[in-house]
Amino acid sequence: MDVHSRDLRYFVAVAQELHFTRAAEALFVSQPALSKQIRMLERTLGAPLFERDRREVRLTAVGAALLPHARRVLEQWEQAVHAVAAARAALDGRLVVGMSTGPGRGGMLPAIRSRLTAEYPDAQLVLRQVDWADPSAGLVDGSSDVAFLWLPQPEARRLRWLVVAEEPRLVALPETHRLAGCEVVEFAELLDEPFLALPGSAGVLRDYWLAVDQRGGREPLVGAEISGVDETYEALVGGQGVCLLGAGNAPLLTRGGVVTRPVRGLSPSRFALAWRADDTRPLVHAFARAAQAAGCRPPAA
Amino acid sequence: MDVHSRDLRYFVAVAQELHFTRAAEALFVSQPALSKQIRMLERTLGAPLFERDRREVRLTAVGAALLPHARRVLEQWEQAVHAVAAARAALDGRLVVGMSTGPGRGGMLPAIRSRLTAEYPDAQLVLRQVDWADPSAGLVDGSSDVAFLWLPQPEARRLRWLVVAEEPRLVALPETHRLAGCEVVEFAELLDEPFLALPGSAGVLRDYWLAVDQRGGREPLVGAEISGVDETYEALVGGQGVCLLGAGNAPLLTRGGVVTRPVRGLSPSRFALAWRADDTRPLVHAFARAAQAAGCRPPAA
DNA sequence: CTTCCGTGATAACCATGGGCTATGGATGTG
DNA sequence: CACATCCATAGCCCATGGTTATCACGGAAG
Repeated sequence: MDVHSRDLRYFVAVAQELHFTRAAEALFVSQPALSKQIRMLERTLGAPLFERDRREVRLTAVGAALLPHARRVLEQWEQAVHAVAAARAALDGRLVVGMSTGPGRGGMLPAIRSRLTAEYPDAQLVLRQVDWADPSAGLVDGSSDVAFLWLPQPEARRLRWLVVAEEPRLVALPETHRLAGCEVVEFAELLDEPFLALPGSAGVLRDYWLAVDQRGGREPLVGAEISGVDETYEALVGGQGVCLLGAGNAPLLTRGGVVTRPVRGLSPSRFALAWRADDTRPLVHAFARAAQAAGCRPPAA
Repeated sequence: MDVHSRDLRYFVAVAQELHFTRAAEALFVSQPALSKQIRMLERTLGAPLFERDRREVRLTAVGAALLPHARRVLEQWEQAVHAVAAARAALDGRLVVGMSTGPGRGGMLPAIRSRLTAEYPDAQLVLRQVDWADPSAGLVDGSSDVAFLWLPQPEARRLRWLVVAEEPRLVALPETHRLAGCEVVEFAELLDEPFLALPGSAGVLRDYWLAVDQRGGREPLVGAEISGVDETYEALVGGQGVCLLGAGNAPLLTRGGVVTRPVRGLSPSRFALAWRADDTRPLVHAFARAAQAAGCRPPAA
């Protein structure tokens, strides 16, 4: 049985809004077009997905069963598109640089870029911000060729990396927080705080930023899941929780209303430049060499 | 960017056959239609997926990047369709019974069914054989309501179960195998054999049937991955490896050319009837009660 | 060299799908 | 009662995806 991904988008939009007219606006189509497509989808699936009352729209049991799957299919397809884009870029000698957070740190990227262009004058770098749901910043699914990411990595065996920076973990707090006044925070003070966590798909990296190994077996309290910098900022000022971050990322979050403080009792974090272990393309290795020349260091192991 | 799943099916078919005419036959469409759709897909992705020579068809780098993603998208959609089917069945008082292997064991299923119909005369059971890539036999993704499966389960916390049978693990061997003559096989004798393994997605269950905890840290040798009974039989007679199985499943594999032998040094396996922990539907619980009445036992824990 | 076969591409055609605007009917609200 | 809101329907139009017939090319055979 076939579908058009558009129909799934439509379905997800209506399921989110529970309102045809608003969903149609969000999708930039007319309301009748949306109604018709949803009906078509219901017909091919052989069951109604929504109960339309004059006054409200509700998901049926079948619709509720479909929703998470529809989201997953759309997400998978998005990844596929990214992978194709990366492969296409590689053909023209462009390298897709995935970033879970920007490398920053005083011109790390320009330093690498200038060294790389010395060797490959035609090389172009395509920068891509990757959702934190993918801890490998697109390396594993092929949507980037090299990536700036945080250690530890769930799929460590498939990757190689150089450590860009080893830096203490700070805690980010809303400035109204009871601990915002402290110069330094003890991690023990944070045990009962709700934390902002990476999505479950981040695996060990999620645990790392929740510092679960410093909690003596007690489950962390998760206030919200975050998959990007702006979400994190909003969640912080919204008081949904606090979160740890590498010192080098402090500038990303210290906008109005948020403060960052050193934390005592935590190991330092490691930020790395990584690529796929099985990637033999010269441009990738040239990038790694350029990074090493710019001061990145091979892992101790 | 949108796609029709049909286009992905077409792409995967051509990528497998590397031949437009044959792929078109397999897909039951005309060859021009297939050519046209592939061209359309290439146009929307902005890059050629195949290099067509007069004499042969090859995947381009972009095509190779797309292929695994396309497969995954199709697979996800298939799961979605199953989930919808299960939800639809539930509306009419039908219960989808997932089976990683058939329950067998002397009329276990009829015994449950007759007890269930005593309580719910209108209940109907829909049996569904589920690919071994999903160790939960469709419970986790919603495509079955109750399931016969093997313990241990990767997502154990999301499931509840009754133990249907606790039975020794046997080894299945091609009858030409050097150990086929033994009455009983020591597990130590099997350490250097290539094994047939469940797909990686089976998680701890894969490890369990490879008996990794009995190997003293040495990596098992995997001769092939199997995701169904027939594949397993073929792999056995093809000499790709040996495999462990629960005693109650021996009848499934002991066709010509394959023998099963008890193994000394392994804990017994546990076959269970499971359902989702958060499933509150009465019919599901009635099924579980019927199973218990038919002799299934709650787990010791 | 010519002929023929197998391959994928192209052309011409047709039914359907998916979009639009306009409108209808039901349900609350002033 | 008039009106606003909201989803469904009707009628229209063009792009899409399918068909059959045919072409263009390369290799194999006569």
